[in-house]
Amino acid sequence: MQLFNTYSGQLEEFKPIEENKVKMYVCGPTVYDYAHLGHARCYITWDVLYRYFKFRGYDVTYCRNVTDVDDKILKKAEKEGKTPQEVSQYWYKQFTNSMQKLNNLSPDIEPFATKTLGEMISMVKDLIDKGYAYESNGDVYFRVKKFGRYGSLSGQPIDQLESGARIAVGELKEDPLDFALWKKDEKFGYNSPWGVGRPGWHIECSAMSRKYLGKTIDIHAGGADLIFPHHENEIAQSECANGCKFVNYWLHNGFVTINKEKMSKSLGNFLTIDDMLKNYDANTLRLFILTNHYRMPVEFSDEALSSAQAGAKRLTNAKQTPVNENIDITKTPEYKEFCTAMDEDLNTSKALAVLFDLTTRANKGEKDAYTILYKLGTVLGFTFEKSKLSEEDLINAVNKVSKELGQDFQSMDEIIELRKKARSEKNWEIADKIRISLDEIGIILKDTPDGTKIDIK
RNA sequence: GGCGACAUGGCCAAGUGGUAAGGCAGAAGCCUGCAAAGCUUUUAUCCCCAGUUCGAAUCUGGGUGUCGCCUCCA
Repeated sequence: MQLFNTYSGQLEEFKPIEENKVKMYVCGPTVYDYAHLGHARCYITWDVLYRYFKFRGYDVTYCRNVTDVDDKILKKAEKEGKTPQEVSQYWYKQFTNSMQKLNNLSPDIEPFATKTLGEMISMVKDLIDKGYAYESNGDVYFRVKKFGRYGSLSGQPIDQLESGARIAVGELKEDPLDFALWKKDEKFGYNSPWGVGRPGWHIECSAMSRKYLGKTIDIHAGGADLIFPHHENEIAQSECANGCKFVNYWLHNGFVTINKEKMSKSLGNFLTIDDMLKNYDANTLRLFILTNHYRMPVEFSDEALSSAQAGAKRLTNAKQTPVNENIDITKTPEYKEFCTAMDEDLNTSKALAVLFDLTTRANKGEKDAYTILYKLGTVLGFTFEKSKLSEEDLINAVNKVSKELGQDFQSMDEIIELRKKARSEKNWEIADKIRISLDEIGIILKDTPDGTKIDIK
């Protein structure tokens, strides 16, 4: 399997540290606000990588942290008169909800920054002891210039970085490039050898990754905006503290753009996952995202989304037959084609072509096509379960038709029975009235050789 | 200023040297009482210029355009 390693800037053959085992860490969210489409893309991408590793028989440990101590959380807490814990817990719940709705698998480990403080403090202490960090009036900073490889992930020449770096008021750094490992914070802080304070963002991931996955891991992934400075700083901290390589493969996903601009909270041009899910289902969002290669930018537009919606419908409308568990799909040519695509740095676009081909063949009645489609589609996180009408919608629908036909129906079955009768009597007026009435509220009646089927728009 | 990415039909998108996957939309046909869904058929020479080559969307050089990172950000 080939993966594009940001560190080398090249495609590399993936070789796990331990045979058949993968340790992957994905930078998780800072929980203080709604997750948006950009987050959806990131976490869907790495969810697919996780699923694919499992599918190929790897023993994967997927760790995705939760940053629950951060400036923005504190600000929000102050503004709303809540404790930081209340804020982060609320938004963590929202985040988890969104992830579930997107059909993302839960990570194996989901550590909270505030529960890993001990590891962070000992790492910072270690860095001070080794001369890579220094305390300054209750803050602790990392000496960037002591780490010779600084800048090699982002490809930034260190002198260039220097010209752009600034010292904020109140910071007591030896060098403008130095970054904080620990910040004095007497209001919301925690006890430490340097007084009351809280950890810097970068050290959180270094500490959590080491605690839960070990000093050297296979994969560290996240959005491309984390390359600098976040991941650059993680490398500096971890490699200086641990004295060994931190990550073998650095993977980064591209952005979701809107009007050709990066979608982000700071620009305020974001669409939340929850809002998106009001208009489009999870399969649609996934198809929208997986049609593009994960490193390329994806431009949001309603046109693109409705195109994805139609495509997702085609997939899930495939003629379903009972999934045959006895089939060893690894022996099929589709499996090979699918894996060849996915092995090319997750060429999901190509992999999707395999799915669409299987869809056509399933519709033509080819035996086992649906079973293969179902299994490969699941690797990309698609769901094939038909969504059912809720009890409430059903009652509303029956009431609506009753009203419009001036007849008191007790159930949908009764309505369909009447329509069947009307059709057999060539009473097209009644038959069409029923269908149109239901169509108006998103319920579609399909007359198939096996009788009338109910579908949701 | 430094670093990096991208430019393929109406839209989205794969393709990294041998004559353009797939999805959406459109058109025609089949099926259907009419629909819906489905099936079949159908629409491109790849931003511009120059070069390398028997041969380039794919390699090289030069343009043009778009975007990202260099500050919190998935």
